[in-house]
Amino acid sequence: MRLVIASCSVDYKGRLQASLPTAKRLIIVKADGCVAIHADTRGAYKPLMWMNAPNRVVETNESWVISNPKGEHLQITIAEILFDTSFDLGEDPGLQKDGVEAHLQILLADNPEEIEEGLSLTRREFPTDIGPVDMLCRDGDGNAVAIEIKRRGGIDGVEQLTRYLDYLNRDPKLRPVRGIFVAQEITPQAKTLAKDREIGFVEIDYEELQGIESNILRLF
Amino acid sequence: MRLVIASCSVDYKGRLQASLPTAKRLIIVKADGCVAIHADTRGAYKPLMWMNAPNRVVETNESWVISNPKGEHLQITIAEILFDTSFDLGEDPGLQKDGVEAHLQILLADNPEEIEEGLSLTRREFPTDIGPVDMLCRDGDGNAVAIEIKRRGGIDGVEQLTRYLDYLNRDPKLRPVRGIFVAQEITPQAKTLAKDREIGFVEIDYEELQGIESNILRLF
DNA sequence: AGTTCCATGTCGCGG
DNA sequence: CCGCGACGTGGAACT
Repeated sequence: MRLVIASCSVDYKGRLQASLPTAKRLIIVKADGCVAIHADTRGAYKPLMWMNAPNRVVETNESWVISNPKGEHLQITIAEILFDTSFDLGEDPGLQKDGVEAHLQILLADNPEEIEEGLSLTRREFPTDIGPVDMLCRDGDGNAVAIEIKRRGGIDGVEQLTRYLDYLNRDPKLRPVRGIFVAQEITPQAKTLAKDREIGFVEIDYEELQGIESNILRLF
Repeated sequence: MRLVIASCSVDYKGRLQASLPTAKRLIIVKADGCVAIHADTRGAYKPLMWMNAPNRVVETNESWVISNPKGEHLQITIAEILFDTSFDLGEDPGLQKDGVEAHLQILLADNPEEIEEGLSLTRREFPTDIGPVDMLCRDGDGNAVAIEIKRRGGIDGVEQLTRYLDYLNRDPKLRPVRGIFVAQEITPQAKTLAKDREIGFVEIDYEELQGIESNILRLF
């Protein structure tokens, strides 16, 4: 990884056009050739400008031209270099995440009864023309139930489930299909909308669900 | 801006939990106190972990604890510091952009016929209680047409336009109002949903539209 | 402060 | 490679 502090101006042309007047900034060039330009503000997350790998870097004395195969171009015009050093960081072992929707989905797929008594899983990520339904189940009466899972349940999630239900209920082999909206927390507006559309909703305690899962695993 | 190259492990607990085993990484601390941790891979854009301002940084010899008012915590445990320097970058003059939705809107407002033969603009950013409609037009028959413009057209855009149409069609002075979804690219799912709701859709070539605009300007 | 919506979103997964 | 949806989405504009 190469770190450069330089007074520079930058021009980007690609998905849009943008330019930065000359100022002191940090330029990061990573091992794979990707480039990011950071100012001292604008938050930790977002670079002022960037080019993701793969790309070609052509460096002359006073300007760097970075191009990628998609036809995007970044030109850095250097006025003055204040610092320029490279470091060998090696491969990063990567990070562990926990608590996202995907994991919640896996836990619920293993424990559909936590959503509703008598529920059994038919298929996870059941495909439709308008996208995959998180879980398709059968209830105790043998009727189809579509489940939409979110970490935080808002109106948009209810909208999404509504679309799936519209679609699924056109299939004579599935009909009637009702919906249950599942999330760790559901906003009051989402609950209201769900009630209005006769869609069920369940708030799931993630920690508790993990506990149930580990209890089950402990039995084996 | 402070740049630290260090062998460190990192733990985050907040919206989710995540951890990084010990490895050499770049730690950036910006003037406002926000922190980002970058590896030598993973692209130019995204840090491995970060904390946005505002936050408190408590630094001891071998560990940094960063907390924010929302109850998120980042702990950096330092094994070895290889480099640690601060730079004064000053305020950044900021950047100029061109080519985003706003500009596409301006071009289309000048050339509504590019969306549909016979279309004429009534008002841009037509206000409703649920937000402004990008363009309100009249078609060749004198009927109202609501236009939603996106750079990339997805289902959410169709959803948004649907809400506007529901609203506008309650107004007896406007009714009937139909909708056209306009974007540089529209996903197949969005097209399917639009068809299903009898909403029109048009894909617009931005470069071509710019060409038309400059041809018109050349006439004056 | 809360809400809504854009973004050069980026990222990851499945077809 | 494309399409789609999640994201610790972030960030800005507006109420």
